[in-house]
Amino acid sequence: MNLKQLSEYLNLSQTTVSRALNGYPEVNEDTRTRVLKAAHELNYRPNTRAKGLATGRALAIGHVIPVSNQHEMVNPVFGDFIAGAGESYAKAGYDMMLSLVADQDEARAYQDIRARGTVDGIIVHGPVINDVRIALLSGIGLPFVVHGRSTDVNLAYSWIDVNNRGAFERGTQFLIELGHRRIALLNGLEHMDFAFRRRKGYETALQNNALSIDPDLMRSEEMTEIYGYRATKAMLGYEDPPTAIVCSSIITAIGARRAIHEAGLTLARDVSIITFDDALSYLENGDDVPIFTALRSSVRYAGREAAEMLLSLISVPMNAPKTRLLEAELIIGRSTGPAPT
Amino acid sequence: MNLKQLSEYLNLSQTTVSRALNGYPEVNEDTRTRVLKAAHELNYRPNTRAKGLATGRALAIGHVIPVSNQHEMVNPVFGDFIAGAGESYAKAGYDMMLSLVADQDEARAYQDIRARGTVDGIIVHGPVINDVRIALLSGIGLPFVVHGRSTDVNLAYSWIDVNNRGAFERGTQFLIELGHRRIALLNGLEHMDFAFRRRKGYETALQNNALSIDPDLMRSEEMTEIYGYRATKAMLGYEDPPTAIVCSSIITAIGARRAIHEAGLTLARDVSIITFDDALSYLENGDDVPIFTALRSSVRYAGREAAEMLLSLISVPMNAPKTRLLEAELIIGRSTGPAPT
DNA sequence: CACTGCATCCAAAGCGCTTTGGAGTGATTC
DNA sequence: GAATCACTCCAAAGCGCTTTGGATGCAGTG
Repeated sequence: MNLKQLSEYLNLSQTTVSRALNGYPEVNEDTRTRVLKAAHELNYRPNTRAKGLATGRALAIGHVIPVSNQHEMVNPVFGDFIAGAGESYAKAGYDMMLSLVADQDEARAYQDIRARGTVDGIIVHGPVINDVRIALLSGIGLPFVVHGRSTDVNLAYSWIDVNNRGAFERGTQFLIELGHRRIALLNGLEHMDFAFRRRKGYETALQNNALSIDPDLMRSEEMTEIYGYRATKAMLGYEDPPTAIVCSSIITAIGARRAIHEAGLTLARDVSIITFDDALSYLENGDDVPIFTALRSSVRYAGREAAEMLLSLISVPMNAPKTRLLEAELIIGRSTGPAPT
Repeated sequence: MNLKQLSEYLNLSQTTVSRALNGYPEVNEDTRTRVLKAAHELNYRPNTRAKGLATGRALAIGHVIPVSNQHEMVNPVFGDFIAGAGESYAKAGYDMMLSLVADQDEARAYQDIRARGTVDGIIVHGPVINDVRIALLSGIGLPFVVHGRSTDVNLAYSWIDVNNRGAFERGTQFLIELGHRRIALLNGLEHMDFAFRRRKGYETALQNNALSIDPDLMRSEEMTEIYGYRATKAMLGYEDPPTAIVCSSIITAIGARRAIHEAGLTLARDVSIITFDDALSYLENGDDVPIFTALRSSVRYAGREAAEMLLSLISVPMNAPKTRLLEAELIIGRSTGPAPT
């Protein structure tokens, strides 16, 4: 069932049927209802490709996920972010397109996306420090919103981010106020912008309290469980081990907890953990009393907002870049306690 | 840069340029190389929508993720599955399209997808017992591959699945051979086909060994960490608590482990855990020695295979349905030991 | 009554590509 | 020397939609 068939069935021109369906004024209300009724009954759906060709709009948003060769893993927060974004797209009638792009040929990939015209805009995932994609996309002229920011990029661009620096400063400060002096940081990969900012926040808190920054207490890796376990195990073996750990991911925190248990130590009493918590749906941080004291910010919410930001950017093309900084809340759970004496 | 401009630049017809680019024989090799060179230099990419309109193929695959209202969470294995599928698509030049579909209006959603013509085929996620989508899609005539199977559906359809029943029978048998008699099952939601099969496998092993099936030892919920924790905590409070637990997800197993620790018990010595392990990239089950004894099958691999299955189904339309049953391997880790006496 | 203006409708062009049905050329065959 | 053939190339139609630029009919106006 296509437009032509539908219009023949209705004894109307394609023009009129098209206008009736798309809500244009130059069509009699009676005919419009007649058209809508027939379209519904005959289960007519306009062909997306044809519509896109004619209008120049794709009614789709692209999500580009960089996949590096060394660590080709999909970030665990990705699923929740997508779920959030998907809600917004569904409401607006947009499709969601995923591309996994090897990070060595990103430039080509974005050119491709643009030239092939499959999407009206894209969400940029996993920005790194001084991310070249931002200049690239600005040049290409394809609307985009970055999930996160990119330090050292001086262009104006749209982004939605969590206040990573503020959150980690606050979390570290919280531990310091509990009397901790040896505080470790299990960070994500620090060429990633979010991780870089988190370290800055951590360092700021230490400096504000005249505590020294010890490179032996700082790790930076892909945020897996096993990483949390290994790093914690190693550090607990130090002569002067940390009494508290700041984690960049709840998964890493789980690994850290495992190492603490295995060492025969007790969480909160012997070693405290504070972690960033993306509020992943399948890794809920406890219920009434959180398992981990955490800096929480829902990545699903961020996805929803990012999508809406992009859609509004697309609908009003010459709009100035939009930005949005989300604050993470500090929630007290059962993984922190005063420093052991 | 479109075909017309490119052909004018080359002083050739669009026909010839198109043929040169698409590898048709009726074009001189010299002109072909000339065309390819120019296309490369001028960064020409055919417009996907136009190409799709002309060929009737979308060069895209749809992934439909059911989102129920009660538990609107994205399955954590989804990210890895997608990553695997994405690899196959990228190689074949296909795009990947995601749709989140509320499960009450699935029928419409699939009709929509078909009529709008945005994809050439779809991957069906999260099949339930007697899943109506299979009949629906067969009727619609859109190629599809199911990730999993659907018990009670008598149509022939393409699927890729893990031998869930066999895996859980084997895992349970393994525990029985270690001397365990009180074995709990922390399953996923049992209207989901995979969970239903897993329970069957678990029950079969018990029956084969003349052990009774105790409903108090069987739980069925969304496979979160907190679920594993709560269920385990509750069961450890029984007069006759389980000495071993079979988990449907490593995340749930982590929750179970937390409850075991909290009860002052030791994993493997006091309580054993065996879990299904989808080999998620960010939840690696240890390294040389796995944390959990597990039934392992890479969901990422499944994604890659599912995608290839679908692509071959599309390229040879009248192909008979393909099926593929993956076996999970039993890997021995540090979470199981002989039953305490 | 001729004219204007509004409300409805339509034919046809165009979006960027593929593909059908030739057309032109030179070489080969008898 | 005419006929045949393989090799290259092209013009134009068509995919299913939107949108421009009218055409038509009818009420209102002076």
